[in-house]
Parts: sequence; structure tokens; C-alpha cells
Amino acid sequence: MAGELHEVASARLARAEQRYTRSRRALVDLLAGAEAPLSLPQLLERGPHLAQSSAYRNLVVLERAGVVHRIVTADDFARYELAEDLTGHHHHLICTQCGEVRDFTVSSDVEADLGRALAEVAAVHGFTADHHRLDLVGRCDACR
Amino acid sequence: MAGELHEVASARLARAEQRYTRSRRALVDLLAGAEAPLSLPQLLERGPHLAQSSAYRNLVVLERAGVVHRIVTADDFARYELAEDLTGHHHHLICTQCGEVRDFTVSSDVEADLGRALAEVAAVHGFTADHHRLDLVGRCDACR
DNA sequence: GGATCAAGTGAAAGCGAGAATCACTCTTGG
DNA sequence: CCAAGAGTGATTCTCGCTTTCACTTGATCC
Repeated sequence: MAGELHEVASARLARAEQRYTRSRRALVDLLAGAEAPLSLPQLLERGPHLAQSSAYRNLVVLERAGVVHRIVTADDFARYELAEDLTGHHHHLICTQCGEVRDFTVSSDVEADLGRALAEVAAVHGFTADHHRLDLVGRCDACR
Repeated sequence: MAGELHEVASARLARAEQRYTRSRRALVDLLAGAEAPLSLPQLLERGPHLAQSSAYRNLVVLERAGVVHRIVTADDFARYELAEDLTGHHHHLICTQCGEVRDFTVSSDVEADLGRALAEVAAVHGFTADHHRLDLVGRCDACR
């Protein structure tokens, strides 16, 4: 499972003519082991050997290769998680107080209805949809 | 209609102990007249008399007063639009190429289903939802 | 193994959207 | 009219993130 993840990551980087180096692998491991999307400071905290500049650079590389997904919140820091096709389709609870992000899913019925509605919207607007983003914004349990 | 908008804006600022000054009114007018959310450079372009620092400051004031809503995209610039209760509930098409943002709505059926599903998710996670955010991310007609 | 050279690394410097400063100007109430 | 406070805007500062550049790593050929 974890091995497979690294194979996929390696293959996608290769496709983008990039190597799957130690520190890129470390980022993937950290994100795979996290229960929620992580900010860069959180990543450095959990991988103290990581250099800030390399981490930022490698997250860009991993994002372009389709391994990592970058989440922009209203918070100061962006959050990073593995690409959705590696973790399954899901959405985010975003706390406006502490900035924390947690995952959630909705039933496949709702998701299917939504997908149909969005496909129609895209068609009407001549928009080529890459993905949709459904976030619930508010206060988390701790910040209530 | 426009007069009513200014009355509401004025009342909300008053509630936050802020005045509805000329430049704040100008921002509201620009946003009300725009067909899509605007970035700060776009605002300054359309209101050349506006000072950058004051515009940023006033957008914060207007946002805190609940008159303006700030949209964070992957783009360099945040986008601003009138608060949803002034314009009606809607969602955004976000172009990853040019950064442009356009509005769209989905049927009230889908919206209702979604609302129910999200309310349940919030309850389960002990999350106090402020609002939800549904964006379609991809390439706009022009950037295809 | 050793030589070569492109790719990756990381400390440090740079960039830029947006926030903070502060002297000045308006508004409001006495 | 005259303080006292709120708002303004040119400028400066902040800080996430990016870029630079000298150095290291690791493929590839001999």
C-alpha cells in the first residue's frame, strides 16, 4: 500500500522528468501519515531534517507532477495533502479561527447529483472543469 | 435598489462602529457594478482616485462589517465581492490560467440536498458552519 | 572504480501582496 | 468656532514564499 504509493509518486515524477529523491519521498511520507492537510511549518516540525526552501520547491514539483495538492485557505499558510486520486475524493472543514483543515466526505448520491449539476454549469459557461472544491467554513470544535 | 444597498452597508458599518465614508461607498459601488469578483488592482483600475492602502484597509473594514466577502484563489490576488446576502447565494468558476472568477448557481434542489448533507457533516464533527464554498476549478473559455 | 555532468540541495537574499505607520485632513458634537 | 476622534494615503514594513548560487548527489559512460 505504502509501497504502491511510492511507486505511483515515482512514476508521476518520472513522467514530469523529475527524480523521486529522498526529501521528496520524505514529504510524501509525511503527507501520507498525516490525518489532515499540513502547512509548511507543520511539515518542517514533523521532518526536522527538511530545509524550508527545498520543501517549498519540492512541493511545487510534486504538485505539478500530480502527486500533491495545495489548498489555499484564508489562513496565512497554504496546506498540502496527497492528490485526491491517491486518497479518495473528499472535502474540507476549514476553521477560520485556528486555520486547521479537516477532511470529510458526503454520500455518493449527493456527490453524483453535484457532479451532474456542475458538469452542466461547466458546459453552459464553456468552462473546462479540472475539479470541484466543496468546503465548509466556520469554527472547529476546539475554537467554538 | 442601489439606494437600499447603501443603506444596508451604512447600517452594517454603524453596527461595527464605522462610518460609511466616500471611499468605502466607492468600493461598494464598484463591487455592485461589477459582473464578477474583483481583485485589488482591478478595483484601482476602475476607481483611479482610490489609494491602494486605503482600499485594502477599507476592504478589511467592509469585510468585518459583513458587507464585502473576500475570495482567496490560487491566484496572487484575493478577489472581493459583495456579501452573499446582498447578491444571492452563488458559487464560483475559477480559472487556474488567468485567475478570473465568474459566478454561477445550481438548482435549488441540488442546493437543498447539499445543505442537508453539510449540516449533518457539521453536526458529526462538532463544527459550527459559517457558510459553504463550492467552486469549480479549471480553465475558462478564453484560456482553454 | 573513476571521471563527468546534469539534477537536487539549502542557506541566504529577494520578491510582492497586503498590513502597519504617521502626519495630515475631514467630521462630528459641544 | 474648536477640540477630539475617525479616516486618508504616501511610505515603510512584514512575512509567506521564490529565487539564487555555490555545493553535493547520483546517474551514465568509460
